[in-house]
Amino acid sequence: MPELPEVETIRQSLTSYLQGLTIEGCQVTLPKLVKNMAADDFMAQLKGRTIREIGRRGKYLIFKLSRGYTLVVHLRMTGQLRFCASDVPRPAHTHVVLEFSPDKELRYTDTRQFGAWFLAPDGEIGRVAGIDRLGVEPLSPEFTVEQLGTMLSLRRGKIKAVLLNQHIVAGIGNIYADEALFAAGIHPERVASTLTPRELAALHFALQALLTRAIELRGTSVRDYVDGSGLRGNFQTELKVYGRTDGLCRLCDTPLLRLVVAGRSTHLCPHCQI
DNA sequence: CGGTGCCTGCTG
DNA sequence: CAGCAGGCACCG
Repeated sequence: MPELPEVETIRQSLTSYLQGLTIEGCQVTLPKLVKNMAADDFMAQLKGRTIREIGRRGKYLIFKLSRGYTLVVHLRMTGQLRFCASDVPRPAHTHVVLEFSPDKELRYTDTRQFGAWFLAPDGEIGRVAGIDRLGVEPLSPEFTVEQLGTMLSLRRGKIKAVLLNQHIVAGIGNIYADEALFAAGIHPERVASTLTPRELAALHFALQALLTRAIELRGTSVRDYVDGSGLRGNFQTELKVYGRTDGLCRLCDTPLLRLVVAGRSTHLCPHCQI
């Protein structure tokens, strides 16, 4: 479900609720979500720990806990984290609950059950959760045109597949890949190593501008996405190609195209993107 | 690299 | 009823 802007919005909203709170209890009712230990051990380890701060890396949420442990959550397609009063009925597909005093809960719902939870000592969590192998953060100073050019010059795959590869740039998913390629005028099936310097600059600019704007608008809510208090985002109103199958290009009125690239539904303007 | 599986629910 | 869904790991 969520890509970098959505996970960042969830991080911000949860921070305001959870920072400094102590986990009074934990219930896991879908044990397979906990990837690196038995669910019973997970619940026992979490109880009594305080949430110091909440971070993000790519599409991963990172909860720094007291006494040297870190909790990592990946929402995959349909995971949601919502903080609310304990007496509000729990929605369907609630698989993990963290309890706080007085009478508040963090609920994890996940219709498709693809999510992933990890708990480990601070020094091990990166390797355990796979965060160590992520590529550059696209909104960090380390993400430069030169660096993007170097990475893409080594890739023989299609540019869309490369953008979706979390080991190269972290946090881009299907929506922002399609939108960035449209904004940069690049066809999603172009071989990554063949982009011109002008195209590299346009793609770098488009990625940073889109992700920044999408965070400002608190994410894109096409289907399931909501933030930590259940609020939808607003970036869907600014989508130029994603999900606009049968629509016309907003720049040139050409009918938009839908292809499958890298196994994913892909939206583009065949006139503007070459 | 492409193809498939993981799951459930919604849409046409 | 088939097809599709904002992700990712695994297979050959």
